[in-house]
Parts: sequence; C-alpha cells; structure tokens
Amino acid sequence: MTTNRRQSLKPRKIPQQSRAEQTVAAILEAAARVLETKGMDGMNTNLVAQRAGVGVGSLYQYFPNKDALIVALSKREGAVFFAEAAGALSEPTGQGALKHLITVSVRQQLRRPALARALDFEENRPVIANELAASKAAFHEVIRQILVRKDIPPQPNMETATDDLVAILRAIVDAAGERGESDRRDLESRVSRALFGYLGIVDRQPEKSRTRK
Amino acid sequence: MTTNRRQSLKPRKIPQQSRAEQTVAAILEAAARVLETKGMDGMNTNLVAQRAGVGVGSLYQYFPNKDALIVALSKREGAVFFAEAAGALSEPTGQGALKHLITVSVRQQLRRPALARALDFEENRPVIANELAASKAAFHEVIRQILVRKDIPPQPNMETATDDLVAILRAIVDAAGERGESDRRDLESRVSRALFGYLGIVDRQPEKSRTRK
Amino acid sequence: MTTNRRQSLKPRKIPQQSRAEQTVAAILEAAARVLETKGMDGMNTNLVAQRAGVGVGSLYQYFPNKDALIVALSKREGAVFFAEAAGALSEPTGQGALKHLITVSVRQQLRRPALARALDFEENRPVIANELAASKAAFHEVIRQILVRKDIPPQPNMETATDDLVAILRAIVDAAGERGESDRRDLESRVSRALFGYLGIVDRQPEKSRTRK
Amino acid sequence: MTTNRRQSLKPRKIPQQSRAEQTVAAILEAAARVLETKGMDGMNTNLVAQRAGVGVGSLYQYFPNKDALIVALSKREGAVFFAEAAGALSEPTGQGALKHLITVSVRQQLRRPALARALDFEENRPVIANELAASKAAFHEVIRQILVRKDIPPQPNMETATDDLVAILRAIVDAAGERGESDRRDLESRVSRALFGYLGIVDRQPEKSRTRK
DNA sequence: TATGAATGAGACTTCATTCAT
DNA sequence: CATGAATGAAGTCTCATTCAT
Repeated sequence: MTTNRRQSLKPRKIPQQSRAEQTVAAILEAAARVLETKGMDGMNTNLVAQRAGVGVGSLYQYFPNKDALIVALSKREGAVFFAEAAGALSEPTGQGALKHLITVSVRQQLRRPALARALDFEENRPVIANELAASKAAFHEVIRQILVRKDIPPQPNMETATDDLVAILRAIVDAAGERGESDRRDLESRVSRALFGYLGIVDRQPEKSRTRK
Repeated sequence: MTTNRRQSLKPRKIPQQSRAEQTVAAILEAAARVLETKGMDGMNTNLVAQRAGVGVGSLYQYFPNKDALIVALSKREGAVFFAEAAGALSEPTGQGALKHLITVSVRQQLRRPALARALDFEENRPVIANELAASKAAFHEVIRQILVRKDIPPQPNMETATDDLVAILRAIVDAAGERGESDRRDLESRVSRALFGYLGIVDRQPEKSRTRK
Repeated sequence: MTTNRRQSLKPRKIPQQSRAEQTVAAILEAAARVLETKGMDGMNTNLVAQRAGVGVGSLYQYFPNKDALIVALSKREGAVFFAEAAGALSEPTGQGALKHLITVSVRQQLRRPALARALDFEENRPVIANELAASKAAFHEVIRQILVRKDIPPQPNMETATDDLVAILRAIVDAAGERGESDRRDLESRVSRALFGYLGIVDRQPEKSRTRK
Repeated sequence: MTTNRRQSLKPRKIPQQSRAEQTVAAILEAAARVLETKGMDGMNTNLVAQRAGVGVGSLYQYFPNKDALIVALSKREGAVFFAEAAGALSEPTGQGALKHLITVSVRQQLRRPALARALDFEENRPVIANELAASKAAFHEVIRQILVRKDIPPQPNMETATDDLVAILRAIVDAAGERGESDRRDLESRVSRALFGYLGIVDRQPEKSRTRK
C-alpha cells in the first residue's frame, strides 16, 4: 500500500538538537535522490533511511509516514523557489514580471529536473495537495498579481488562467528535463512564447533571438 | 512493487474467438474504470479481474503482467484517437490542421479525463514508454507533417517542438479535467492560444470570440 | 501495534472449495495452539501461518487482520459450547438447569483451559467484544431464562446477575486451569457453591460429596 | 514484542534523594494513567516517560524494562491494600474478618477499576507473577489465617480455596468496574453471597438488605 | 543524572503472480 | 481455458532499549 493510516502529514517533531537537524536534512536529501533516481514507485522508507545513513526508526521519528516525506520535500523545494518567484512582483511591468517568473521557474525546474518532475506528479495526489494548499495558494496569488497588471490582457477567469500558466510552464520544462535539455535560454524562450500566446500578448518586440538550431 | 519479472508486455495471445475478445474487452474496461476511480495506486490485478467478472487467472491468460494491461489500455485509447488525429492531415492549411488536431485532442482527453490523466502519467514510465514507442512515433509524425506546412513558422527543432506541443496540450486539458471543466469550446480556445503562441503564429484574425467571464 | 486499520473483522471470504475449508480450519487451529502456548503477545500472523503450514497470504485471504482471527476463534469455541448450554433450558427446574450449565461450562473451559483463558481476556477488548455482542447476548438470554424460573430467588438486577454468574464461573475455572486442575467433579462443586450462594439459594440437600483432600 | 532482554525486574536503584523519589512516583503514576486509559496495548515506555514529564532515559534509569514498571505498579497498588487487608486479622470472628476483607478489596478495586483490571491481568503473566510471588504469598497467608477460624467450615484444600476466593472477588468487582458500577454496598453484598456460598457458610442472618431494584 | 535522538528487530499487511483442479 | 486458492517478497510502521551529549 502506498499510504497507511491517515495521520497528520506534518513533521512529527521539530529537531531540537543540531544532530537531529542533520538527520532530518540527510533524510530529506536521501529521499530527494531516491525519488530522482527510481521514482515514487522505487522509493521506500527503508531505502531512504539507508541512503540517509540512519535507521528507519529515525525517519519515522520525524515523518509520520511516507507521504509526509513527500510533503516536506515539496515544501523544501518550494521554499527557495517561492522566495525568488515573489521577487517578480517588484518588476515594473507585468510582462517583465512574467519574464522574471519564467526565468526563475525554469531555473528551479532545471536544477533537479527529475526531482521536480516527480514532485509535480505527487503534488497532485489529493492527500498531498491538501497539505500543500497553502503554499500553492501563495504562489498563485503572486501570479494573480502579475496578471492584473495593465500591460497584460484581462483574463476571463483568473483562477483558470493561473492554473493553465503553471501547467504549461511545468509541462514544457518537464518535457525538457526528460530529454535532458539544459539550455535555459532556449527553454525560457519556448515557455515565453506559449505563455504570452496563451495570455493573448501579441508581439513583444521583433524577437531576433529565436535560435535556429 | 510496480513490476516483477521482466517479460514481454505484449498480449499473450490474440483472442480469436469472440468469447475471448469479450473477456479481453471486459478486463480492459474494468482496468480503465479502476484506474479512473482509484488511480494507479489503487489498481491491482485481483480487483480488475473481479470487476471484469473473471478470475485473476484469466487476466493473466491474456496479459502477462500488470504493465501489459496499462500498455493495452493505452493502445486502446490511442487507437481511436490516432485515427481521428490523422484526419488532420487532410486539412488544407497547417493552421487548420492544427485546429483540427486540437479539437480532436481536447475531445479525446475530455471523454474520460481521469483515465487520460492517469494514462498520461503511466506512459512516461520507461517500461511502458518503450512499449508504446511505435504508436508515439506515428503520432509525432502526424504533428511533424503539420508543422512542416507553409503557413506555420519553421521550427528550429522539430522533435522538441512536437514534444512541447503535446505536452502543452495535455497539461492544459489535464488541468481542466481535474477542475471538472467540460466546456470544450473554451478549452480549445485556450489551448490554441498557447500552441499558436508557441509556434510563433501571430495574429490569426481579430479574434472576437474571447469570452469575458 | 495490535490492531491497524479499522476494517470489518468478519471473515473476508467464505471458502468455496474444500481445499479452502481445510486451510481455514488449519489456520484457526494453529491460531488456537499459538494462543494457548504463547498467549496473545506471543501470537503473530506469520507464526500462525507457518504453524498452519500455509503462507501468510493465505491467512489474510480469509481473515482481514489479526483480530478477525480472534473473533473467528471465539466463535468457533463458542458454537459448540452454546449448543450444549442451550440444552440447559430443557431441564425441568431452574436449579437443574443451572447445574447443567455449570457442567457444560466447566467441561468447555477445561477442554482447553489455556485457550479458554486467553479468549476470555481477548473477548473483553472492545473491538472484539463488539463483534461478539450477538453471541454473547444469545448466551446471556439462556441464563436469563434460567434465572427467571420459580425455584430461583428473584434477582434484583437481571443483567448484573447474569454478568456476575458468568464472571464467577470463568474466574474459578480459569484459576483451576492455571493450576492444571482437571477434576471436573470437584470443580463443578466449587462453582456450584459460589453460584448458588450468589443467587441466594440456601441448602440444596445435605451435600455429602464434599471431598476432603 | 512485550519484553526484550531478560533482566532483573527489580528497580535499578533505590532513590535516595527526594528528587529521584518524585521522579519515580511521577513515572509510576503516569504508567498507571496510561494503563487505565489505553490498556497494556496502548502503553509504551516513551509515552509513559512523556506523560511523566521526563525523558525515556530517566525511566530506564529507574526501571530496567517495561515489565519492571508493571511490577512496581503492582507493588505500589498492593502495598496500601495489603496493609488494610491485614487489619482483617484483628477481627474477632472469621466471618467478620472475611467481611472486612471484602470491604477492603471492593474499595481497593473500585478506587481505580480500570487500573485494577489491567493489573489483574498482567499479574498473571509468568514473568510478572514470578516477581510478585512474595507479595502474593503474604496476602494468601492472611486469607489462610481467616479460613482457619472456627466459624468457617474447614476447606478441603486451603490453597485452592484461597485462589478461588480471590478469583471470585476479582471477577465480580472487575465486571462491576467494567460496567461502571460504583455502589459499594451492593457490590459487597453480591461478593459476600458468592464467597460465603463458596465456603459453605449457610445463613448469615436473615438478610433484609437485599435491595430489589 | 537527565535527556531525547537513534536504532533495528519484528509485527502487520498487500498484491503480483503461479498453478492445481 | 477458466478459476480462485495459495504464495511470499517486500513495504510500512512501532516501540523497547541504548547511548552520546
């Protein structure tokens, strides 16, 4: 079974000694690596613990179950990203903000493509999604604030548009990740075209940069 | 575990009697329904067999293992779709063909959104992907032939563009499916904007249809 | 943990082939023996399966969890017993019926004292008790019908009296079982004295049988 | 598992400073409360320590293992009780002494019924029983001295009678505890009838107090 | 001495797959 | 061919106990 008892997915205890902090970090990183390598199906708590160099017990000391591990991982990955993403709001124009967001997202997703991909999927599982609702809302709010800017065509349905943008972004970058791409510039350009197109933003300057490859 | 012994994923025998065909169909449909309802995690061969009204043994008579079931399901879903999609090629213009493709894809994905979503994911698992390589190639060829048309800006990298288009398409429609949307028209419009934008097709006629909601 | 998911404790499937019936019987008997020997704490599903000569999987094919095993065992033991106990009702007098009940109970409890003791305890756990409520009620009804007879002093509170009688009976016989006693006659006499005393039945004939040991 | 390594069950050290005494008391009381609330199955050393407001380590400082905790608890409960029970010996008549004993026992058992019940059961586990043999013997000696009095019919087997009396007593009171009874008077009366009946003491005065309820 | 982090054996349970009937 | 009983490897999680700080 994937998930057993329905318990809080929140961390069981917050590490109080520095030794514990290290343990938690090690577990999380091990989980990340296993997820990257073998996917959710190949990930199991014993393996994660082993790779982290701790006993399974330690894992369960901090995470009530496997899903909690995913949640924690999502949050860990999301934290850095969100900070950078929020920076988009200080861009003067909406389109600039969007560009910023794209840049940041692409970089994030490309940092550890396999991990990002795996998490993207897991985050859709209701149990997980539920736990991450808050973070997701915060992120969506950022996007909403961008879409509302003057230089972006008004969108009929804000929520839908937000979802779509995120979905498109992830889709392209995940696909790239799967192919092992790593040319950020090109990727950003492709994503931009799709997103700007979606939003109905026509011609943002005679783009010369379209690299023929 | 996802897959145990490595065996051929091809159906074990081609049913030649109609009774067998019915059995296979029943199993496949049962699998589809379970996949829709409980996701891959909640799907197991015993359950599928039971829902199909046959013994597990019979299931293994026709499918060497669980993955073969997924493959067969993917092919079943893909078959109808591919036929319709290929029809796009008879459209005179590239943009028309693309529209056609979008319409068909949206319809397909919206027919059984949960199933489509689940399969989309499974199809990425290497074992499955490998088995479906041929079908995928055929589909991609269709897209390639569209992209090559005169009224579509030349794409720097054909393979990438194809992948991206499919990814975007799926992403938007999956998101819609998850939200329970069912307005095909609106969906098609959103998808179009993203895809045309991606391809660098600027303003296809002053679009008045953008519904403000 | 003793009990995990809250599921029905009812048997998962009823054996349809005779092979299955044998398996179920073997599992139950193995469980009984383990319970007798090592108590609930020493009983685990793997061991039971092994002793039954089947795989654990088979055990779970018929019993959704460990507790279901206990319930089934209780019912198995209770069934024979109840049939015999109900016979008490055909005794002409209430006191006769009581004697009958005592005889039957003592015999039952002495057949497999350790098992009886262990089950007595387990049957008090709420999860189990709940499942056995019906059987228990039936048994109590028999007692109630006895207590209502003319030659038994009216009891202020029927339910309490019933509970007490059963408790006393079990207590004495369990104690005897623990000591390894097996003189049924003596045991019956001791139980009778306690029960008749409890019910306020004074001198039922000059009892000569009081063995000096 | 119930007990891991076999070690002495005696407290590891006799606390000589009052702080230590307090710690031990806190642990014991925490154990009692957990036992009452969640039964032996729900009791675990980490929880007990936490409830006691100390680290697990401290618990193991004073108790070599979980069973030692039970033993200590049994002794703690037994101590007060034994003192009161011994008072029975100063009663002039045997029957008076017995009454005294009953009163005391009922009070004891009713003080914390759930705890008493749980301990009753644990005390039967060989490992525990063994450790408590001395206390038990002392208590049984008190009963023996009562049974030997002139106004009590001679019992064929002293040890058996003692065991039985205790068993009956516990059985009735435990049952009462389980039902949530708390009418000591009524309970004493019921116990008396059973015990006197068991001992073959016929009519202790025309009892008018039998409350019809 | 106290603390609480760490440990890992072992318990429970599931499910893909096989095979006797 | 069909059936469904049987299997057992593998995964999840708990908790008594130890030990570094």
